[in-house]
Amino acid sequence: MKPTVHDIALAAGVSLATVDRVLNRRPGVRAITQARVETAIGRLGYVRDVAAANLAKGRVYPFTFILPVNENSFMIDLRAQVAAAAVRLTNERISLRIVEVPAFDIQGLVAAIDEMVDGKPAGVALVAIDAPEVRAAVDRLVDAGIPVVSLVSDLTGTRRDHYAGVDNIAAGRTAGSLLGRFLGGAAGNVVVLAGSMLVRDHRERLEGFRAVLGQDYAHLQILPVLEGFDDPLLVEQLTVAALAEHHDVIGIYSLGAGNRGLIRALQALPADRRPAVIAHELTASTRAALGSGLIDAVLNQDAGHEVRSAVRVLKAKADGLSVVEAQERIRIDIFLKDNLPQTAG
Amino acid sequence: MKPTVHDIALAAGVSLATVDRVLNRRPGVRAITQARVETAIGRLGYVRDVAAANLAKGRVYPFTFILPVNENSFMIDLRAQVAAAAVRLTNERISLRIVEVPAFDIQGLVAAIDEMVDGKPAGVALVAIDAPEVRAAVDRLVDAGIPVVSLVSDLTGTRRDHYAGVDNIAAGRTAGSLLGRFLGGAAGNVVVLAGSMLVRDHRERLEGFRAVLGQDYAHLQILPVLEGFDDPLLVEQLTVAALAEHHDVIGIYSLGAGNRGLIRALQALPADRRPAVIAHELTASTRAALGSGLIDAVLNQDAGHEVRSAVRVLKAKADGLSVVEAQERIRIDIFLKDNLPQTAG
DNA sequence: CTGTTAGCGCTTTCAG
DNA sequence: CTGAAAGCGCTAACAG
Repeated sequence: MKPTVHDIALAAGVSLATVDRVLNRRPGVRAITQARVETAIGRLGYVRDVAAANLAKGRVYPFTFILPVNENSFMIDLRAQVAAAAVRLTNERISLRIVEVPAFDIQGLVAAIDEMVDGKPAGVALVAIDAPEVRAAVDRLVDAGIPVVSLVSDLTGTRRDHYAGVDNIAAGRTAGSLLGRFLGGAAGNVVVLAGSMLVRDHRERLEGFRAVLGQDYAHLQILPVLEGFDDPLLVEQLTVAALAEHHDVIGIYSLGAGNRGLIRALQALPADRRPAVIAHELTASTRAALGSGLIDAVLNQDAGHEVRSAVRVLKAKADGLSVVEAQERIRIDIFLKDNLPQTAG
Repeated sequence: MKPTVHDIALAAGVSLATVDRVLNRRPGVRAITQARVETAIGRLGYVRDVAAANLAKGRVYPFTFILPVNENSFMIDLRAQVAAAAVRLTNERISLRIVEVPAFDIQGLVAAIDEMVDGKPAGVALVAIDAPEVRAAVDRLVDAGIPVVSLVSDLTGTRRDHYAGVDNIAAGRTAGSLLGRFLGGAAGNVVVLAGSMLVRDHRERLEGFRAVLGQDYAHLQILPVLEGFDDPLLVEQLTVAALAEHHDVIGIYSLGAGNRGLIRALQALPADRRPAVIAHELTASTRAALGSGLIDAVLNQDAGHEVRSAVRVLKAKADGLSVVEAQERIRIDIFLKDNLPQTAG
């Protein structure tokens, strides 16, 4: 049988309470006693039963998700996934709170983060903006002893515990590779549509895309990057203008949101001028555009997976356990018109 | 506070034991009493704390994985993943046992399945061979009240509880789509290498591949399918022979294992005769071949995810709970030389 | 058919 | 600094 606290107490010749104090690093134990207990733990190979511990403690894990109020399909889905996880996880003693902040607003995000320090949640997940102020705020959270996970967009140079999101450089490289191959050697201009260069995920996608095109498809010329702030209207205007100005656009990489605008611009184009198009996130509109051939490939990240992964990691950190790294790698789905899943997206 | 059995007992005016009997559908309760208890449960919105229940029961979940002894990298990885999960899950009261059977051996598999009925595990996961005898054996297991999950390769027409694996038709379609686009309109022959038409995953990949080529790339001619039984040597011989016989092979789809043999055959080919190649499973050899340009794309399934998903589902079934379908969809990774992950595979 | 009681493994007062 | 005892939510004998 697996050893229990009783076995440890017996082996070390102390009481249950003392074993518990040692296990939970609580003060009030002589060094010599502590050593005896720790030896017994090591010798018997004791591992604490977290479920029983939580039962005794009546422990709950209050986690907070700080999400931007950004009305694109992906962010709407992300919020829905957090909400769904919240109800599903209540009987696992996990409670999820959502705090909303304006999109692309550094000050608002910083304020929300700083408020966390008082609320003392057992962990915080946030969609980060890559700015020095945000990095400082995140480090303050970590200093306060609160585990922090960045979600969807990472924030390097901080002491955040984990990043729950896709490898965006790899995503950009994949987009470049697919576009290059789909164009099969033709030369011409490529339009890149981003949301904002403020967020790291968009910058990284661009970086990966540029790297592959520069290295393997030098005959493709990347036009100056357009920032559409994930707004369909703006994206449409920018796309229409770019296509009017440059008549030899043979490829488009849309690495942000607002694809409804892109699709409208594509529809307005004569069929023989349609470029090869790679976009991100499988939504109702990108799915339809894949089907009709307006978009050639969609790179997708599964918001549900990201949320579940973030929660798993936060819980592990709160329990002081390690995470199964391989399990937490968030994959990039590549959807072509021929492999669309029945559901999902 | 969340209601407990005590609250239910109080509300229904019965004892804890009676509440417990109702909760666990144990006999010995008058219909009228049972109704009273159930009303209370419904009214208070009671949900049982599974962790506490398991603690009280001292419950463990003995699950058995029936795996083929097939020495290709994927199966080796699969076994390693089960072994890794086994140690990680012991402190979650889950114990995994591996039973090995010869590969592609219907009788051996059936015998192994039938032995399960006596061992009475809390659940069985198996890599199925798609044969009537196997289907019958699986249904016998289900009849014995043991949850069954098919792993990697599905088994339809049975009452198995779940399939933990990728959508192989979609995988085949993806392969067809990528090959078609990579070839950019060129016409010619395509070689398909399978492991065995006995297993459903291979048959399904072929079906999806055929469908897309027939519909969208009719200028590509599929040669009679070669069965290499996942054996590198045989695969190499078959490939060399096919390339010798048909001089206009412009594409290869390797939908089974034994890719080391395929790669050797490709290396022997003059560079200007190299076809576009799509293969399955990211292993050391396919990864290297991607890097060197011998293989153009690799479709990958993550054995670790499949194992973890199978365990989650078996546990949910054993507890009589429902599963989060979206979480259990196993994704197909598409790897090009530009998006290889640092680790994994 | 129903209730009482003693735990599961761990934590937490409250005494000593 | 250490120990005894009660209890988290649920289940399992064993009595009635």
